[in-house]
Amino acid sequence: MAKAPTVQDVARAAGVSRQTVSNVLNAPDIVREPTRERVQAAIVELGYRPHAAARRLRTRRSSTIGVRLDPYAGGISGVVLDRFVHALTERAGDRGMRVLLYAARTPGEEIDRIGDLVDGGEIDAVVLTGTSHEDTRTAWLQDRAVPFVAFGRPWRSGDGARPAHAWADVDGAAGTRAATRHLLGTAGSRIAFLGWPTGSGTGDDRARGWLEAMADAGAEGPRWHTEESLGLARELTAAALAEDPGVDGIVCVSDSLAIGAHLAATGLGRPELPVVGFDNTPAAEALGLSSVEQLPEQVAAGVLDLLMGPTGSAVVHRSPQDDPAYVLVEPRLVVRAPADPVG
Amino acid sequence: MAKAPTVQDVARAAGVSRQTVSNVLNAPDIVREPTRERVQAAIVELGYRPHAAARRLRTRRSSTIGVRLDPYAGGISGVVLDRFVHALTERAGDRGMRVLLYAARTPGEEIDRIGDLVDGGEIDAVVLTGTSHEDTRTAWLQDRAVPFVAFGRPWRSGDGARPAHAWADVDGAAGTRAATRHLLGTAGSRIAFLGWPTGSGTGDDRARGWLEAMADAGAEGPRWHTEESLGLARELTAAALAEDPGVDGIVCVSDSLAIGAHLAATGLGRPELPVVGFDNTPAAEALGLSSVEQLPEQVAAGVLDLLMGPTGSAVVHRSPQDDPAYVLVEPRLVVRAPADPVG
DNA sequence: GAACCGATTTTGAACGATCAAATTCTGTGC
DNA sequence: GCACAGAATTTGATCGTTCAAAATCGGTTC
Repeated sequence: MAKAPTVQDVARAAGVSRQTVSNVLNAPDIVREPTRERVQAAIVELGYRPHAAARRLRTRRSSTIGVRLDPYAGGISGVVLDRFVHALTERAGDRGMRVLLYAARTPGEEIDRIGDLVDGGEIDAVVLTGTSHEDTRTAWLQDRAVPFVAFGRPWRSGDGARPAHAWADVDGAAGTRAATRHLLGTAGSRIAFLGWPTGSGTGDDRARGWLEAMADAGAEGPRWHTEESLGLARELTAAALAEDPGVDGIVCVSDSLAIGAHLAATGLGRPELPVVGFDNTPAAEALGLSSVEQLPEQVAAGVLDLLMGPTGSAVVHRSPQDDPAYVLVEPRLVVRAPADPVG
Repeated sequence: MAKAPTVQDVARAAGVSRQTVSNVLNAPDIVREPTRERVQAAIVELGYRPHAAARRLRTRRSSTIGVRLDPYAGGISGVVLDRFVHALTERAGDRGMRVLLYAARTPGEEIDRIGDLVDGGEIDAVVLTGTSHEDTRTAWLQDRAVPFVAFGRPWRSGDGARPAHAWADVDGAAGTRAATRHLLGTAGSRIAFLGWPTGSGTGDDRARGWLEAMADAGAEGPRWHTEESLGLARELTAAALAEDPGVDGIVCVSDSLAIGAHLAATGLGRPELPVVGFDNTPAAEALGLSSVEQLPEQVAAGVLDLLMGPTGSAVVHRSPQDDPAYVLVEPRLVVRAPADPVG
């Protein structure tokens, strides 16, 4: 296996200088047609590939984005994060960018990691996942002027001391609003909401969609809360439905809770009670439950636009006084008829 | 923000030469104690971080491993792959390695991607996921002498023309064997197996564990097959159980099928019929089903050992005539009692 | 005290690309 | 035919690190 060819080799083969080869690669429009063709032929013939490290060293750009792969769902469910990272990798590749993973157990550790990677010139930007109230990471990144975009809204307590940062997220309220309207139009007016305990940004956002749709329609329905647990959801729903049999449908904050609710309804002899979940997981599909599907692919596209501009091929530094840019993706309601009941 | 310090700056601050600083970083043992301390102090004081690109350029090593993140489960289920990639990132980091993602829709495209990354000096090695019969990727990697390890066995058709490659995998047969023995010991002797259609390496491997355990015990039980679908599993199991009510327990090739089987049994008024799944997904946990848990963290550790040796901090090139090294991780049976029935 | 050896440290060169500035073309106007 | 402007191309320097070889240091030996 011969040594890999360099710009110099290509230049020699094409009878031009190093820099012209470089220009053909990076600014083709300033090279005259015949020259460009000769160089391109030489590139193909020699099988030349630019050496990334040399380019990085000279340009001080790594064309790489860092992402932390969550070990456990931290606000963003496993499948959603998976699809997001995959889409991000794919679209980043189309724009000449790479995605580098890093691991961290705590926000502090994550900051250390990012510091290493940024100072070492390994990444140009970061995509944060699972943002929370008073996130220490965002402040640090802003102070260090590291370009970043968060997947998830800044659930800030409205102090406004810090300038907002760029983010992309799924419009949870729009999802539950659509789900609620669907049930109002097809099942009846008494639609319940089964959510997480208040306080989580994501959960409250989804609850809001139900609230608004109910208010718009002048309808009323009970609101139940429980932890993210199929078993708990089942017990809670069974009790609540027994007490309040007039419920015509249930909008749930997640598929797990929806499955719990569905099992409870089935157990009470009401397998046809419409239940809508959130995330459109394979389990919901298998049981024939309707669900709100997030579209992480679109979030990924939004993240890249925020990071690189609508068409750019390099990370853009945005100044703090820029408008807080964001992208809010509207999810899609997947309507299904429940499979034949168990009991 | 001042320019980042270089080895030169550190050298000046510590009153030594560039190379000595480099030695402190890469071969501390050849530097005299007092000198080393002085240099280390200067590193800390200046907040020096080596510039990765420069190092890569000089050493021709990127200390980076490429991994393709599957969009959909291709033989390896989503959660398992997730945990695997996460563990890989974490352990690679401990060894001074990074994990770079790449996207590809087809094996051919994947080969192109890997070619770009390897020739560009962006990655030193590749971890393949979802290997299949007659995998075109492995041959290409071997020809190009790109170090790689597969997560998943080479399900080769025994031609032996190609030297085997390194791989790490979960011992599916051991998992179903344990599950079968558990049911034989606690439920009865007529244990059924619910698997995928024969022909998939993974599925056949898991079936083998059941077969062997049954043969060892001199027991007999029916063997059913269906696609990976909860709904199909439920229908099939319902029909089969109605016809063959003597079944004492069911070992399943996946959690989805196990849940289908459990729902079928519950529907027939036998909610307590022991069913064991595979993958230990949250759904199985929620329903209180026993399941075989893969340990992708151990697979990740095995992959790194195969790639870098038991303690090394750089990728080791192995020659084709080396023994085909592999790591087979024994999964763990998680025993649960089913939650109270639905019907 | 000179010669010598191994351990430690320093110096010069190189990795392969792009930037910035200098140079050479090309075509136009008079 | 000559000066000139803009386009196209080339040249020299540089990014920050490590390799390879040369130089220096410290301690023994005779």
